[in-house]
Amino acid sequence: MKHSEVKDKIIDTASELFYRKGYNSTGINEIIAEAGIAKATLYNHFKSKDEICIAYLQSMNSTFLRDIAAFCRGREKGKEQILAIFDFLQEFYQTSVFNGCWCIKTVAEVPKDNEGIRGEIKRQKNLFIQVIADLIGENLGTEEQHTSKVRQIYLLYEGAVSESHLHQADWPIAEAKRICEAVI
Amino acid sequence: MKHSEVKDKIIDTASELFYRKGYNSTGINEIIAEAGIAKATLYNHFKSKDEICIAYLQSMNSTFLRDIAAFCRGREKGKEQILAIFDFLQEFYQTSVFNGCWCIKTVAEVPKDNEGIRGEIKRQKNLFIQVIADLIGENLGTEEQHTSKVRQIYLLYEGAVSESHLHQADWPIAEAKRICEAVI
DNA sequence: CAAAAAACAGACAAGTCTGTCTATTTTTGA
DNA sequence: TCAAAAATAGACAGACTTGTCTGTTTTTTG
Repeated sequence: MKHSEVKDKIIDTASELFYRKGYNSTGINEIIAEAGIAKATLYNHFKSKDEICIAYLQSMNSTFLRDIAAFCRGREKGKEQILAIFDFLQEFYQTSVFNGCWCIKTVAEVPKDNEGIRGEIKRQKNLFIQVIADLIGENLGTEEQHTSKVRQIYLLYEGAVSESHLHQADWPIAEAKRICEAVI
Repeated sequence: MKHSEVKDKIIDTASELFYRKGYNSTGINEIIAEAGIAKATLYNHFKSKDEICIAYLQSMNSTFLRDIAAFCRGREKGKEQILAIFDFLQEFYQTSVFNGCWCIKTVAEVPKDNEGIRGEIKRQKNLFIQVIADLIGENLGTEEQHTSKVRQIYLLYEGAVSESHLHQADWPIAEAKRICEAVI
């Protein structure tokens, strides 16, 4: 395999396994077997399993932020673009890969003192909040103070992700969207 | 130690460790060391670690449901009793033991096919939804159809738990309460 | 084309884990 | 009181884990 492809292959394979099976339940040996590479190769690209975890989180997050922003901006201007984040979630929920929030899942699995991973997760959540803030600013005007609204929508989205996953039902997404309509 | 006390001691010790450190990060050896009992004693009371996990979840949940119901019913009748669930959460958040939702944490750690643990968690969430439904029925009248309202408040509560834990801040609790006021 | 870099397979260290078992002592209850 | 039950300590099996290291082969690049 070409050198430039190997790192991406590792991240893609690890991401699929971490997200589906969990971080601690996925071993290094499983990653290399699935990716079809040697163990020394993996440790040539990453110093530790934790480092792969951070690459996994970043990979998931950058895809997510790009996709949800594009999805919402594809809707007509105004409140529709904000409500669209729940339609995006509904579509994600329908796919076979949906398995809840990778951040919440990972936070639950790593010790409290793991600042590398926990810091990355906080950073991601703040980036997502910023994406919502941008959507609000573009569609509801920038004059007002929207901090509270942004946080509320963020809260609704996150609750909908967790609960639709836990109950394996999509009513949390529908209810979150309904509350969001009332909020904005 | 008396026979009748041993089982409770195991559950209490395991609960504290599971909730604080996580299920997979807490070993059997740690539980027995902390509880001051022999390994064979533990396996005399529980068939497996998973069985201790279920006892842990049940212990946490029964305490929680009892306390939150009592807390809310201590408030004056009406909407106050419903909003009180967020005050209850705020008080819980302030304590040093708060560490997010034990159900969400545990779900993230056990494989998808573990039906014993995952079934117990679903059961608990439905019991909590029923507690909210009772509060709504008592304080907003039973005539109307409150299914949607109950689910919305549940969603807000769960979101507030997760996000206050993740961000280590209490704004998610305050925002959830504000949305709840608008909903009811 | 040759040298450097990175791939490969896989053994190995050192540690973790759950659960079983033996053998002895303490507690309990009829 | 005395037998049954349950406690004790701790060795052990067997299977996992991450990460290192050796030695060989392939790929890349100046």
